[in-house]
Amino acid sequence: MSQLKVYNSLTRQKEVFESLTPGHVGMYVCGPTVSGESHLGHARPYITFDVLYRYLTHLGYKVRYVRNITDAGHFEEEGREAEDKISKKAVLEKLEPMELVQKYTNLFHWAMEQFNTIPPSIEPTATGHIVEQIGMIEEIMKAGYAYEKNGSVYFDVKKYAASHDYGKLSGRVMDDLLETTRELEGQEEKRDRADFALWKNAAPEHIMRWKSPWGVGFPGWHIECSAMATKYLGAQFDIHGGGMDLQFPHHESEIAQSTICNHTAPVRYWMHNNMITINGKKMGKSYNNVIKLTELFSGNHPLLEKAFHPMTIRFFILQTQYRSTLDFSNEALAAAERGLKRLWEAYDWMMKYEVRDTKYEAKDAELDTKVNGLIGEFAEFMNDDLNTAKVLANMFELVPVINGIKDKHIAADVLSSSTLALLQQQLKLFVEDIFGLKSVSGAEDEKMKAVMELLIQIRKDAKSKKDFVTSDKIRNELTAIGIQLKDEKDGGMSYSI
RNA sequence: GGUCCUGUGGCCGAGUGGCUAGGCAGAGCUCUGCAAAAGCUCGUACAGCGGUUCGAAUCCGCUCGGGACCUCCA
Repeated sequence: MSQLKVYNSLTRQKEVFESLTPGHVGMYVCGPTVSGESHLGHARPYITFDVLYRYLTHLGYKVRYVRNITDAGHFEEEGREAEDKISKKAVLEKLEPMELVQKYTNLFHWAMEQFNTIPPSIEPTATGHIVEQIGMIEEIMKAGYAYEKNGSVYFDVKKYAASHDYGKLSGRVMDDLLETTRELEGQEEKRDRADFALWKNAAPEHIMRWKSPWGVGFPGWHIECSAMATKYLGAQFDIHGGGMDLQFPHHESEIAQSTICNHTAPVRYWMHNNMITINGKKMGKSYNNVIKLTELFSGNHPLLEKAFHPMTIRFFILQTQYRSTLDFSNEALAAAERGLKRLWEAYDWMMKYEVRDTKYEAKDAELDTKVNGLIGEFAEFMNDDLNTAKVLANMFELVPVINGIKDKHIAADVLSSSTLALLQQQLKLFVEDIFGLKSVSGAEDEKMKAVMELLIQIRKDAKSKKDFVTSDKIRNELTAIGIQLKDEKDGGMSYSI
């Protein structure tokens, strides 16, 4: 059995994963800013790290998974009037800031549930940890790496860089940073252009504001993650995840803050998922090309030809290794939808299949070996930096075998009883427990099932009497409703909704 | 401008220098009252040019194209 290897952004290579505390893993993932609705791009990290969370759990680790909710706004746009994102929108929508926060937090949780992601162990909010953030800033000031100016506090990047490698994570060179940082207004308070805010003085129009040793204000963008990660995972923890676009400056700054405050590098393995693109361009507010999750699920968006089920999205995301960009298109999603359907139907049938009690050997040793090999590679591929795409490819190679048994192209005993049992057990493990896939057709109730059975019975009767008018009518009408009826090889009928 | 990533068949996407990725779409066949589904078979793709090598999609160089970050951002 191979060991789990993950790509560490810090070292730019795959490394064997070893947890700091045997048997335990501390994992922090940057959560959503709840000043608006989540879009397709946001789905990727939460699904990616959900799979990692599930996989680590499967490997036997007790994982503490912390994912924050950013509910204290930051700057709408630096350079303009420093304005709190949430308070600005709140005025527009005539809502209390916390009402807005609650609304979008609820919506986020709903979407995550649709995706069948497991809720994190702790989901701390920024507003609930102002005290910790202020405490951390005080520590940094005490250490001499931050300075106060007009009620705001800035991190002294130049000083930090003199003894630490600022830019290590994002591959940036300090001199370049000093030269290439954009010329922005309202920066004159900073000693240096590369410095970033730990605490910002609040203008009178700010609704969200807290008292601090430096006056009334609000925390800087990067400090919340450092403070909350430290509180719940310790000065040093195993995994920090997030989108690639957060690498700089967010994560780089997190490292700097935490290192000064806690006297140790905070994170052992930095993991970054790549972007979802649309027509080759990153999906993002600034590009005006976002498809919100609610729009995706309802199909209500000019770019969408139809609605897509959350499981289709989940599957779509898993079909690509998380460090590659993933390009959105209707065609690609439709392909994912059909692929998932085929996989799921074979999977579903396999789960219901009853392996004979008596043990027997494989009639076709070659196929038996092949199947065992494909199953064995599930873990191999996952251990290779979560290559879910390759795991799925193997599953698809198993589909014809399963369907062959189902349709009796292949005799069931070509595979040994132990292989069949392993197939069931490992498919269950990877498809449901680790990949978190579930049935697309919602839970059908008993009454519906009974009605379908009745229709199937009537159709069978009609068919046996060669009354094809009736049998076709039943099938066609059901098709029109959206229920697909299929005649099986064994004379039975199945349906999918 | 700086730093970095990337370019695979109609579309999406794996690919550790030599062995069929896989999915979707398409074609043919089998099964079938018909249909759908399913099974079998098929396309021989790696931006271009040059180099290294017995051998390159995979390494190196150049050219062209796309993208990310440097500013809020998953």
